[in-house]
Amino acid sequence: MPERPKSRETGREIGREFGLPTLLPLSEHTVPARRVIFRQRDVHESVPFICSGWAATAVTLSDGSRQILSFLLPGDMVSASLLFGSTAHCSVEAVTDVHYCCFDRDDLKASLLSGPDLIEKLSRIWLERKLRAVELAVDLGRRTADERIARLILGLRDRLAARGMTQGQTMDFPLRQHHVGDATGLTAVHVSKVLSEFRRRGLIEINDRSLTILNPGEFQRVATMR
Amino acid sequence: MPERPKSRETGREIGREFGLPTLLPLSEHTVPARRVIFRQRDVHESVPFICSGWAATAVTLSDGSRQILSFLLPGDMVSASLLFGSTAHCSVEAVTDVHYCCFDRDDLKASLLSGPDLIEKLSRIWLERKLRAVELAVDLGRRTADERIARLILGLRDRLAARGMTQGQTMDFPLRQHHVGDATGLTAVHVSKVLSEFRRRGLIEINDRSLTILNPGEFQRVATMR
DNA sequence: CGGCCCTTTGACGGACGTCAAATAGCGTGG
DNA sequence: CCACGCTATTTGACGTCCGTCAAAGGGCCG
Repeated sequence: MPERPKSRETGREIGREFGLPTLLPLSEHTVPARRVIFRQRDVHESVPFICSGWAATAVTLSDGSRQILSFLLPGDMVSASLLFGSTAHCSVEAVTDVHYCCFDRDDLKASLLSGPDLIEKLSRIWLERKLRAVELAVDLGRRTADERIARLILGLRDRLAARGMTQGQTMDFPLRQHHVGDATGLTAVHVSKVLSEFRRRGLIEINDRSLTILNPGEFQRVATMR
Repeated sequence: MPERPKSRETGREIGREFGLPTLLPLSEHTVPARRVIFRQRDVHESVPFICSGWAATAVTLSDGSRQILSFLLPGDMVSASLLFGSTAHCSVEAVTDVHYCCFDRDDLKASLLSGPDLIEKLSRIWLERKLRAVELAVDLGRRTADERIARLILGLRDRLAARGMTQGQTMDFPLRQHHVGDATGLTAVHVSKVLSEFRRRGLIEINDRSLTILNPGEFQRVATMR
């Protein structure tokens, strides 16, 4: 068995994204790495939040190719769609071992819509997700492999840093190269070549599921070449 | 001067997306084709709706390359982001001559949040936009040029059909090949080659800013190969 | 020890971009 | 009216980026 989640920080983590008053989870779950949590067509009456671990939302095409739409980090609501509809339009897979909690949709919606304060919070979440969706489309449509991969790494770094989950230029990096490829519209083989090149240029270092940015300035430049 | 918008169907068109009670527009505007309506950094206190014509939302990178995120058709809210924030994160350009109306954000938000009915409508709009964003990412990340272009055309066909703006398999198609390229992450030159191939295969016909799907079954198959 | 997954590396191929030239259309101004 | 300038489209030759295929090695766990 792989390592277990260290603590159950449900209240605090949910607090990160919502600042919700204490709301009791309907259920809690722990799933091992690589397990599918939900399928694209699943119907839900509750809204899950990631408490620990990393997950990915993805769409799979009939030929087996896959597009990862986002990585979910501790504290993230699995899909804002689920607040209003009962289907998320995409599947969710555990990248590491994942612990998550489900809240009743109607309860959650009710407490969100109760105060103008919380509506603002909800809209901020929507705006941030929309911004990420725009960035993803621009990256996939208009950027090279180098840029896409560097931007993926920097985006994750920023989100982890906002949670206090980085140590200087070092961060957890549990993604397989296959995940990176599916998130950037590339193949795992090509991801390997690009990462090797990044290492050769002294930009980053990856050891034991941990990534360090050795040359932040230059790495940022690679991510922002256009 | 190119043709002018035939009528000012503000009320009815806004009705299409929102079913709003009559709400007076703050202002109305007419802009000629190819004109930029808003820039990425513009700050707005009002929410614009397209009354007639086609527009495009896009992000432009510093090297001049551009990613079109969506085409806006009559009745569309220009950006749902503007309901909650004062910046749309993308620019908006007129594809054809465009007539649009702006509503006061606070008025619009207030009437949307007044009834649970309208909140449901708003969330349906968010869900549809999110679904389109997901489709865009999958298309850009995982589909070939043929598929992307066929899917763009079919997506527009469906949206026009929902407005009663198609005649059988024929629809207005005011897009330049440059627009198609910017929307699909391709170059205008490659778009030309793909469209020529579509014509050679008897799939579609384009004349005078009008597009006809000659072989719907086969064209659908091209769009759904995986 | 033996699978399995992950990663790396190289050779090769294909899809799409770049560059260039030719043509057509369209609106403007003389 | 024609001349012109600009934009859009088409087509071909060629180049590049990234995918595909294959082989080999390492780490992990039964």
